[in-house]
Amino acid sequence: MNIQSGKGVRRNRSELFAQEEQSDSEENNVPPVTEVTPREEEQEQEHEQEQQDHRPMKKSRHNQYKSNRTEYEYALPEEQSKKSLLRNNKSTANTSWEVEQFNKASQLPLSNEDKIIENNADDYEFVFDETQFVNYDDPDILSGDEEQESLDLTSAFNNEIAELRKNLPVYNYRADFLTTLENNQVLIVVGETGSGKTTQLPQYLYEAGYSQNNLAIACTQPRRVAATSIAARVAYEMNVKLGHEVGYTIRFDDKSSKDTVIKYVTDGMLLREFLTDPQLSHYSAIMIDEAHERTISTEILLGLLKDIIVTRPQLKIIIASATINAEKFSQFFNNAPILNIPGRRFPVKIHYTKSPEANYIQAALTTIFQIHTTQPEGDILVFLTGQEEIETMEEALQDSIGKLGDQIEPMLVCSIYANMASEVQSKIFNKPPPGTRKVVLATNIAETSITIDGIKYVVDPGYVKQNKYNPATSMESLVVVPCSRASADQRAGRAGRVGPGKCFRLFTKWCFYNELDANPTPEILRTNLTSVILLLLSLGINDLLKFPFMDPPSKQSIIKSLELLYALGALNSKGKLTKTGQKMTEFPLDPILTKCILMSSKFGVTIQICCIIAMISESSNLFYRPKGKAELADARKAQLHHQLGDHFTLLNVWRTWKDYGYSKEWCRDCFINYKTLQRSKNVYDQLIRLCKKVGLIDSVQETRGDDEDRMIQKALLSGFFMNVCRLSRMGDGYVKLKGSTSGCFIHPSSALYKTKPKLVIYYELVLTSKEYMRCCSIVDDKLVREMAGHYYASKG
DNA sequence: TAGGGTTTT
Repeated sequence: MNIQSGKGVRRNRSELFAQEEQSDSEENNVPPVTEVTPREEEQEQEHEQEQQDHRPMKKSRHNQYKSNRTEYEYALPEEQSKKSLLRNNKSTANTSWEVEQFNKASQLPLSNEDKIIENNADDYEFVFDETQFVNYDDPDILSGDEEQESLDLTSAFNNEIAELRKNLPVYNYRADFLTTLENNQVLIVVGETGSGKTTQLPQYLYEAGYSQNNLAIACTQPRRVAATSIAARVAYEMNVKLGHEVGYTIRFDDKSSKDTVIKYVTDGMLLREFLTDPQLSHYSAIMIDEAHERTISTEILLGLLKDIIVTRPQLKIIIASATINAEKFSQFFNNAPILNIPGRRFPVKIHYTKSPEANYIQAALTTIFQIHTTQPEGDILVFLTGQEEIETMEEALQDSIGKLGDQIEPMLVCSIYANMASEVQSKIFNKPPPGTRKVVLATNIAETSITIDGIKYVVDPGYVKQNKYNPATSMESLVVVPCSRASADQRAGRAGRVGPGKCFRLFTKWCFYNELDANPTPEILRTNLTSVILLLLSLGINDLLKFPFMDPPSKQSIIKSLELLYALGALNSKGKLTKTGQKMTEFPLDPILTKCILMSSKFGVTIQICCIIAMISESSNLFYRPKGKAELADARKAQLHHQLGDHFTLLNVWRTWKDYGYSKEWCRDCFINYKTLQRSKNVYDQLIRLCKKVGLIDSVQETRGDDEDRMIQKALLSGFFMNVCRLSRMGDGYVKLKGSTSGCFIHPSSALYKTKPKLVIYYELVLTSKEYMRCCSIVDDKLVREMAGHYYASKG
């Protein structure tokens, strides 16, 4: 979301504030509404939807086992009893992934049998530089000390599970971990993939008594699916029912209770917990997992934790990170000790090109065929930057395959990117027919979020499409940049999951070490900070420039956000939170969107605005356009267009979907992403609950007057008053009413693309091939004067 | 004439 808040805001301060104080006092007159808890069935439904979200992946894997092979084939004979133990457990639905990890891990001693013959690698010499052996594990440490003291595992443990747990690399470090933590408040753990840290460390803490006195142990994850599946695994290991002693809390799904002593949460969720319990007094230990990913929530959590460890000397903090930035975390926490735990992964050989490749698409294409014609079986994963590139590559591949015909073994090409219909997505998890090699073309989604079985070869051009927010122009830009070394290593690691693998980097070794950044730019330096700043202010952190950020965002970025919050009435002239601001923190939304909702009750369109807002942040991947059916998809979409623009189109989509009984088939017919709509429905339900809570509405009865459209326009303008553009007198470009003068254009996906109305409001400004306004609707001068006069009264 | 990936009591 992009906002322009310039000097004019300051000049209009008194006027704006007067208006806001008035509305605040009006809000005070609203009788308090008791908090509405969601009905059981709603929760059920939400959970059902959540399960469905995971289903394609899980389901296809189950099918795989049924149709092609059993898990036993992976295992050593002596491991079979353990497998059957895992397999027969029906109490947790989410264990299959974990079971697989265990099977693969225990298969490790076999890895020599799969060793790729060196001669094959020599065939590459004319293309690739000398290979560099990258060892992801350390055999010396792994073979370690077998004479561990026997641990007193509690009686509830099944011996076989205890055995499996002891076989994890992390087990050898159990004593070290607990002792170091006893003597230090903060501990950095470097645990590579397959070390078992995420499932084991919280259990060690529990066994060591950290959950006594009604306290709990929390472990954060950046992704929802990780929180749920790991919690299920740990509940299983501890032989308890998920949601009792071991649970998880993610948005729209809470499987935890008073008895929960080990809780897996998304990092964003733990951040929200600060609002109700600023000392996190319920926890004795907090583990921040995957800290190296530096998500914005993790970043803020780290700063807040650094604060509260001073007042809570008993609280223990564990930061789990990848090798590459462990030192930085240690320094951040006053040189906290670092504990290294080796992982258990298969080795991956890295090949570099001898000279830089001018056309990486062409180079990737060539490499795919070289692998296919010279290397033993195993699927190929290719990292590309986006949908367009993937489609181009798929076409080129199919073309070549067609031309080569019988001259090569069969090859199956499939693609994956986030904005792809889920039916088509699941294709990538299917096992190809015998003798056929699968080639998966993927975006970054395959780097961390999804795991595809059977990958032995990775082709990495070394690029990524990255989003960057510019606070000065309040514009996002989406540009292709070289990826980081950490990212490249993560991609390479994807080849070493089922056996030893190979990674072909389409850049030189020199480039890797000299031109790539060590780490990706942390999210906090690339995003609009308005929501985060509102959150920090609501936690009483007023001196934002002194907040301990690991990488402090620019002063300008913070000031821009403060100005915007002031313009929205969330802050008063002294920089303190107003009642409006306090209400805004209740909503998990950008403050501009919350402002629209808060004002909507004045115009009697709260329900409508909640629909629009619930969909708007997902609106860029609501519709999809499959190659070959693009025109049909456009035509179907056009039927849902509203003449007033995209906000109204979203409302149209919502209402039509509802009329069709929230049908999945209808979505498919209209080329609409069903999962996106489901997510929006969850958000909508949450927003309605919150609206009731803060007293904006008392029923979900939608009132639809003759002037509904105009009321919606007013509510939207009350939040987006700074995002108004006028059609320029020459050409088809638009210019902001106030602020930057450079021209921008209506995005081709907009309902208004051909109409080109005189005045529009937009949701966001994105720089891709041009400066595009995304999600636009028509407004008129009268509306702008009425709703945004305070902002446009002065020259800007 | 076209959107990398996450996520929020």
